[in-house]
Amino acid sequence: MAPLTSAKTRPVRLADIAKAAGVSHGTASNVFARPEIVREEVRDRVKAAAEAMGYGGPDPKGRLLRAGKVNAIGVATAEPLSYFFEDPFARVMMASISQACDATGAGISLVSAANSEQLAWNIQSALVDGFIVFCVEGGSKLVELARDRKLPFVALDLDSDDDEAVAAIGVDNIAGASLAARHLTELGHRRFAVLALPYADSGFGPTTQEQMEKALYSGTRDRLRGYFAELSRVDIDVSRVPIYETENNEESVWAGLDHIFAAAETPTAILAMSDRIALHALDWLRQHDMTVPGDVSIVGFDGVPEGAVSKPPLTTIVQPIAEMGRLAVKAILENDGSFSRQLLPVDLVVRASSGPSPA
Amino acid sequence: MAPLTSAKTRPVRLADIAKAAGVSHGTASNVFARPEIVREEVRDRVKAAAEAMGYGGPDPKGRLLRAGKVNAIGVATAEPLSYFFEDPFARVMMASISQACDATGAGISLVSAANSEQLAWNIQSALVDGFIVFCVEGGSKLVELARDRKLPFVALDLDSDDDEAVAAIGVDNIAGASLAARHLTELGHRRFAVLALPYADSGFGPTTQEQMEKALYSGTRDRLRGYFAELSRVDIDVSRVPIYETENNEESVWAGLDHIFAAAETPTAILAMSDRIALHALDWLRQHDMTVPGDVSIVGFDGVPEGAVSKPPLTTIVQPIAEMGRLAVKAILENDGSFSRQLLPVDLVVRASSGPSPA
DNA sequence: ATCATTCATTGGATCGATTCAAACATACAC
DNA sequence: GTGTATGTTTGAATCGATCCAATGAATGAT
Repeated sequence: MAPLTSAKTRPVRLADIAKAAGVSHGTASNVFARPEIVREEVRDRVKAAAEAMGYGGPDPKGRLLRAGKVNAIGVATAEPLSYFFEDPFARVMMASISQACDATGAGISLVSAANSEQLAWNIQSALVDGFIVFCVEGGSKLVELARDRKLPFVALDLDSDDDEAVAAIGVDNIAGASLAARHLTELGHRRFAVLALPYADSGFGPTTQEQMEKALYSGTRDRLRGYFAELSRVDIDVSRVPIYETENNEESVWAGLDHIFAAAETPTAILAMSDRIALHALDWLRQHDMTVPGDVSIVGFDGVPEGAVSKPPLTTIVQPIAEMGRLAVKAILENDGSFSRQLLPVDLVVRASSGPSPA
Repeated sequence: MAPLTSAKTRPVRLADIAKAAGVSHGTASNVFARPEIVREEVRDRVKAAAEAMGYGGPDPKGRLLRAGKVNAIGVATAEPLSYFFEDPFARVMMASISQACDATGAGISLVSAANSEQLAWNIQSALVDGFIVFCVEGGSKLVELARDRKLPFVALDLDSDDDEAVAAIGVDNIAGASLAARHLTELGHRRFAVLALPYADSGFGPTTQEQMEKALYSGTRDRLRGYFAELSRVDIDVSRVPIYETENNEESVWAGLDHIFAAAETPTAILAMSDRIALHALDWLRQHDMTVPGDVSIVGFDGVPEGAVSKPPLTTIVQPIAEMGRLAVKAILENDGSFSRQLLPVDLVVRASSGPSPA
């Protein structure tokens, strides 16, 4: 059946309704953008024409090109999109980023992709005024892509410090890790184990201090440095402290604890490089009938809200996540170029997952 | 640091590097879009020019206008942006929406605003191919704005059913509420109280069945209808069941319970129209030394993950949130026009917050 | 009657790319 | 030497708006 009317597509544009209303496109544009400067009679005529032709208002696509500013910032990660809503750390960070955006009226575009080919395209074609890059695994690739767009951008919690020219907001990992270790040594602990974040894209398993020093991700490396600096200070032989690299998920954390507690000498204190790791560890310990902090103490890192309500509540190093989000948005929107790297301080929050050494 | 390049603005465009490389802009475009069809020698020349001039690749702003498709869907709500990351229901929904988007390669733009003036502008200027509208308070305004864009859109959990022509995905609120009420009556409860969601933009406080029937938000109204249909069926005088309208936050829920438990006859069973309400109620009850389900049973609505780990775990009506998200994305992307309203079934999940009536 | 002032409207230029029919080479066959 | 096939490159047209200098019309002042 051949449709009588144009059943295909009929993209009504501003010029169409201008013609229909018998005015120039300039005037038609003004009706929508600055109604007050066009005579009422004309204004009504144009609006009527728009209504009649089913015109949905000026298409932002057109406006955008002229205006140049999208008024939205992109938040990018190499994880799947749902990471933003499921990962505890990401969620808190996003909440603070979105508050900062709300305050300035900017929108948020989520950018991500499973495979890195897709990611490249998504970053290259994202309609944003700047990027906030979540640097977890694969961070450096992401930073590179973002920089290639030549848009303002800042890296959050940068893991790969290969380039000093990258604007980044991070925390003082070394100081934070030291704080965690000192807290435990002050409680009398002498036998430690470290559950590490990934230090390279290499799966999980036991590792060594030497390996860690060559880490691709400086955050992981620095946290270990902080731990060991403090342990060494009180004469603990760090070469005997087991380090297990996890993938920040349940499987690898549990495997790590299986490994650690299979050894002849088992730890009384666990240093976990993230709260997520620590929370999974708590589950494993409960499962294996070990009490926390009776048998084993554990200190996390990040300060996610889940840590406050876990059983037991988690002693951890809290990052000023809200502050980081605020700063990141500010850096993008102001983009005065004066911004470089910024290292924020962290705090130790003592809850019930750490206690005196049983020994 | 003083920038070495021209300190003002230096918008390098495709045409610039085309000229620099001595080719037409058509060819230059091909170098980026379809490299395989341009001779290698030329390709390298253009790429070199781009590199030299600090060109960050074709600007999506320009491409967009020509291509027409943004490849992103907008998710809109009248709440502040952080709603997406903080509200439990929204988070689960967003996680499923983002999974569906990931699968198709579409991006997500978050659209929202505190004041409704800002909201209108944000919706009108959002660069998206369609909208998923979160209908909580102020839903109908939002739906209207979204529809005015003449883009594909679907309303989620639509509260105002004033317009049958709106594509919407919701759950069977009446059936779900009946299920909740029946569960409690079967446990022997006879004295009920209802903690309601907002039924209009009118603050919080005690209310009546008659008020509710005039509700602006049909979801609230239907849940009450479901509750009362079931209670009436077993000969409970619903006119004596207190109804307290909350704002789905701690303050109003606590005020509601203060009110309800100040009455001569106190309930043994509470019907909460959302899990959030129920979880706040759990806190209030614990604070007031009432045991759940010993003294009071409570049933929520939504099925957010927090309900599974609360103390005690929450008996609730779970919505097929993941399914709703998937359907919404599908509806936007396929946009075959065949889509109208869809009502999904809900399930009763019994956990520990409901038990036999103490009487 | 002339000039200055204000207000509304016009139409061309622009934003930064993509697309496509036509022009141009070059090679090969007859 | 003409004709055909193949592969590159060109340049004008297009996408949908906004901006702005110029124009026109109406009012008021001299």
